[in-house]
Amino acid sequence: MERGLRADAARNLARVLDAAREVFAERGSEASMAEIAARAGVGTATIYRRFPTKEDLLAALFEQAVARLAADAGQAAEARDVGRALRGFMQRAAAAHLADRSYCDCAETNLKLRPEVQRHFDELIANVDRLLARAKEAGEVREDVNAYDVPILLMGVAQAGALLEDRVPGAWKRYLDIVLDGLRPQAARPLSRRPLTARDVHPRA
Amino acid sequence: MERGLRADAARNLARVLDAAREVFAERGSEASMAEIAARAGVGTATIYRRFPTKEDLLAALFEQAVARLAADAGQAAEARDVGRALRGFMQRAAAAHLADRSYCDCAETNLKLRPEVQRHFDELIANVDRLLARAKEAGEVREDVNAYDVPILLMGVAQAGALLEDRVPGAWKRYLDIVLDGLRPQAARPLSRRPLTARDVHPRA
DNA sequence: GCCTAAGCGGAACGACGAATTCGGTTACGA
DNA sequence: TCGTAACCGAATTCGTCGTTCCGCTTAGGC
Repeated sequence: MERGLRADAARNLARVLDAAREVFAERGSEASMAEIAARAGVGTATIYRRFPTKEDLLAALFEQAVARLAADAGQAAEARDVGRALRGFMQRAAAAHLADRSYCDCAETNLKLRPEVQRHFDELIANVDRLLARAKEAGEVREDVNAYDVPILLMGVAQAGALLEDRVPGAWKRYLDIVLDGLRPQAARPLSRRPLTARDVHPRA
Repeated sequence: MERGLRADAARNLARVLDAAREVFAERGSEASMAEIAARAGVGTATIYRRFPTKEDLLAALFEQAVARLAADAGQAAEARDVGRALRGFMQRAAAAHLADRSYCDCAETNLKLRPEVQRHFDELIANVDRLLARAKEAGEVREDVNAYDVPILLMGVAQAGALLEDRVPGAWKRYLDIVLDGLRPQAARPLSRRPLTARDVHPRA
């Protein structure tokens, strides 16, 4: 895990991270530190030794999640069939958002201000940008959307799907399909707002 | 307001409802009863005299919000230009969701189980159904979506837009445009999940 | 105008969760 | 093997929030 950590400390750190990932995924970011500690089989102070606040723990897991997305987008950008790759990426991403209730919670907070999170987010945007560029070339995606739109749309699909997930599991796929059709050029009408830029997304305060 | 209420009590009830609407809209359903009482200029116990729990107060306001949506959908269903009416309805609805942070909070809870809320929700669905039927006839909307999809899509757009609202006000319109294009027949691919039915939406527990 | 009961408000209660502290314990280096 | 420093978990502190209690106020019928 980390250099210079005593053997038992490293083991406990791994347990805490695993437990936190599970508990936050199930209960959202409001889950209590006590529940995480119980699931990890440690005391609460053990968590606070590695993560000064609950927010730091959330940030560590959120960073991992964004990094996974970025890596997946990187793979998709290289795939042969770019249309299929885009759909596949968005399906996996939406499914990941739904499987982790804390993801959307974190995206709403200013955890995204943290440099380590921003770094992975920029990587995600860069990879999605390559993916979209190829998809536009192939005539699969309208010209007036850009990479910044994709994470927003994914969050929307995930949050809409979450409303139904307990009663109609997988209903989110229906709504992702509608959004994907909205991204195709065939039905495109001019969008009423200008595209987002890095300045809009990178919070300067 | 209500029969048999003393004049001052009726006045306070109105103040409480107004204050609660404002505070919940600004702060979400997590806002404290104390803040609502302060804004209304009453004591906390005054709220509890009319609404036994915070949930009851939220339910009363949520019911009003759903009723407003239903009425607006009813108007839209009668309009001449049905495509324009559909877009207008969804724009107003999304804007309303964004202006009231507690709306999405409530939609995620089982407040929708309450009969008075369900009644207005059913009315909303019926009106949207009429609106969609006419829009399909006019070739403005694909055949494989139904009225149950609309509130879900609106929630998704609102929640996606909320992520940006402070930095890029109105960004949600861009995402609603994409969703509206996805609802048009020109780019439609077969949806991967069956349409929702009343059984899916009406929670039986 | 008076009487009475409904209405009022603020203080108090209990539960809960984040964060901190402390005394006992355990792993590593010499 | 032993000393020490790092580590652990339970108990505690502190603040917040929903809800209730109780003594005071006041509206409104007679």
